[in-house]
Amino acid sequence: MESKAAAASLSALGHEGRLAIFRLLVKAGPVGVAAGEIARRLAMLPNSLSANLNVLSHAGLITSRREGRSIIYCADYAAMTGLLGFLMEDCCSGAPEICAPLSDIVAKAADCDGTCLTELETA
Amino acid sequence: MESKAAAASLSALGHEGRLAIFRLLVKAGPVGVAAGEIARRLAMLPNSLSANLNVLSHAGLITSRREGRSIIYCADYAAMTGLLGFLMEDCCSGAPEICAPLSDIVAKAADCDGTCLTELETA
DNA sequence: TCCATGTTTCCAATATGCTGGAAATATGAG
DNA sequence: CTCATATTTCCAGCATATTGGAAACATGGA
Repeated sequence: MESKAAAASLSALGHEGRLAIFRLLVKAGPVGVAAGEIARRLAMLPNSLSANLNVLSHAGLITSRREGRSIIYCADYAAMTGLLGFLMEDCCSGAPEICAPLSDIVAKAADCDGTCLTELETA
Repeated sequence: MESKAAAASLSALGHEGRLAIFRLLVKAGPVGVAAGEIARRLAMLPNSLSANLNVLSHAGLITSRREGRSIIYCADYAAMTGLLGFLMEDCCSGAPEICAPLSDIVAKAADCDGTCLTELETA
């Protein structure tokens, strides 16, 4: 991932509402969530939600597909791992201190038992 | 890390110039880089650099200390790992597809040999 | 066809962010 | 004290983002 695209993705996520949307979609998995359902769960107006979904989509972070009258949105996992990889780049060569905690984080993520990444905030 | 702080950090990084600054500081490690040196390396005007450093500092992503006439800036590793942890939260319980690539990324980061995270962009 | 539902687009007001020039502050050297 | 260096602050102009209301579009059912 190049710097420009990474900045665009980070900018898209640098908005509390959009970050909430993205996290909701990541949690939802490949099944995705309909726009109306997102609006209901996050208490957003349909027009501003649509605008924010458009920003996330334009940044390549989410995808959409129509299902009947609803439009289902999904987190784009490749984009997310690409972004995380970009952020982690050059961290261990320059700063081993940052590398070790990251290893701990993903060591817990490695054994996907459904509860592995819930208490990371205290780390 | 709470959602508001995470959004603030992401917003701070969602600017090509600031992202370049932050990555430079991450690469530099705990030694840090003087403001003037950053301006020279990234070809930035001193006033806009100062403004961007202030944004990053206010978001908690970097720290500063004075050394003689220079002010040395450093990446805040705890903030960065906190942010990455926040982004990875809930990913594996909801979407195992995103968890596996992350494991790969940090598996390479785990053995800090200085070249472990250089070809992640192709992943 | 007509209607209800789901989503988007249009629009205008407001707010916030970015940029670059110039001046101001802080530190250290002579 | 005076000067050079390093960095920040001030300021104004410009651009972009955010918001909410209202209308428009798309889909499926009766």
